[in-house]
Amino acid sequence: MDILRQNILFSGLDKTQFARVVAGSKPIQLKEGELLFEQKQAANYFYLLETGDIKLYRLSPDGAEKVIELIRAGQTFAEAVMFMHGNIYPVNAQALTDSHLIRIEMAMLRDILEHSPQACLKILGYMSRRLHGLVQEIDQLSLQNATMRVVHFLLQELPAGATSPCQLQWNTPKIVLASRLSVRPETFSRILKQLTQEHLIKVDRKSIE
Amino acid sequence: MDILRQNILFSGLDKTQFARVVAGSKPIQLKEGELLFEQKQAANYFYLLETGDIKLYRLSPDGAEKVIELIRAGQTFAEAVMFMHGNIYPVNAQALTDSHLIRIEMAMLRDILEHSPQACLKILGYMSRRLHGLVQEIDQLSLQNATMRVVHFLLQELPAGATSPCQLQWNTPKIVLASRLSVRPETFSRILKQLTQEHLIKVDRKSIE
DNA sequence: CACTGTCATTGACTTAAATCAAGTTGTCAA
DNA sequence: TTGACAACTTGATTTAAGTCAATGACAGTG
Repeated sequence: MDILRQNILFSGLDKTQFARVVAGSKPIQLKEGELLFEQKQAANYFYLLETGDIKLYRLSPDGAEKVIELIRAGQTFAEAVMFMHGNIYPVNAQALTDSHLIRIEMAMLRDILEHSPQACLKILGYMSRRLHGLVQEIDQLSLQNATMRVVHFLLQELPAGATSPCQLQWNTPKIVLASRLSVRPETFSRILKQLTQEHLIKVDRKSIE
Repeated sequence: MDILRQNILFSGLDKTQFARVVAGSKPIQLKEGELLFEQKQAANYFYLLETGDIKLYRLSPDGAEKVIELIRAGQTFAEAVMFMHGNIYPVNAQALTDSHLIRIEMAMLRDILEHSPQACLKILGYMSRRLHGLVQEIDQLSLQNATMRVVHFLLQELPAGATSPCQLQWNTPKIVLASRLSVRPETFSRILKQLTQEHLIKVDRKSIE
């Protein structure tokens, strides 16, 4: 339950409150490719990902798929739904690899928050940061070309204190990364190639910078 | 102060709390074209727009401008900054027309929220909706073409109970709308023309559907 | 009124990225 | 080993939207 305790969402809670969260949560296993929930489905739970990878994506009317977010171990997702009226998931969630998650009851946490302004404010801070992140995302999409987006993404994926030559790894297929970046897989491939021969990176199922 | 009272942000406050907000707020006037605040500037206030129009936009390194949001009378903006650590504005705000606003102290509202879980939850709901809106925005940018975006935007601008043929008006220059939609003004013009002759709308500084 | 400047429209042209269509390469299973 | 399937790469072609440039339509000002 350490992973729960560390999560920002719960950082404002006291011991009793946190105990309630733990009591109301339940581990979930997903196999690769399994759907956790779907767009427009009624939402009663949100999730914390312990291990594995989840993608959140939306489908356009004609079936095209756009990955909104890639969830990594330690992240929560679908929490924002908790505070909305409609209470339906705005995205689909699918496991990219076998995954372990913790399922948390929205109603219960809501209840707790009603008695804990500190926790509320913490969450507000967290939401603001997400908001800001999305705004950045939007301006990347609209005023940056594909290459810039890829470079930016790579830089953002670097761990905090990274020295110049440094490795990144993905176990997710490139096609998912491409979708995350709103780029066709072919284009993504070409961009990586270009960056490679130009100078900046080397690729071998991972990139070096 | 009615306009304040109606705002969702304050709907969870009791009389005393609201009185504090009123006391800590201050009217502001802006002339057309005037800057209210800039990207990266320290943020101590957020705003409620009484009359006029404000655009929130970001600048890319090479000076290109992308309008993130158009603020209309009655809306608040920059409130999300209040809950972030950095406390700097992530966008620029400029008046499109002469505008009246109310300036509200972030610190003061924060203080109040610390004692009012109800108000916090209300705001959380509001922020969730914004979050969801941005997610929608992103998927429009990445899986819809320019025409679809324009149509979608027009539909969204319709007032709630609108019958088939109905009028919309803007006093903002088309160039701003185009930026909001991440489309060049020329393209925007062409799209409107196309929609007009195709069937769906008529234009005369306003559109009819 | 003519002169300026801003906004909008239109046409010709260019370009970045999508699409289409083969090929690779690698992995797993029979 | 072979075949089958998936992920990935590569090239050729198309296309939506951007760029550049000229023109038109007003609104405001001296």
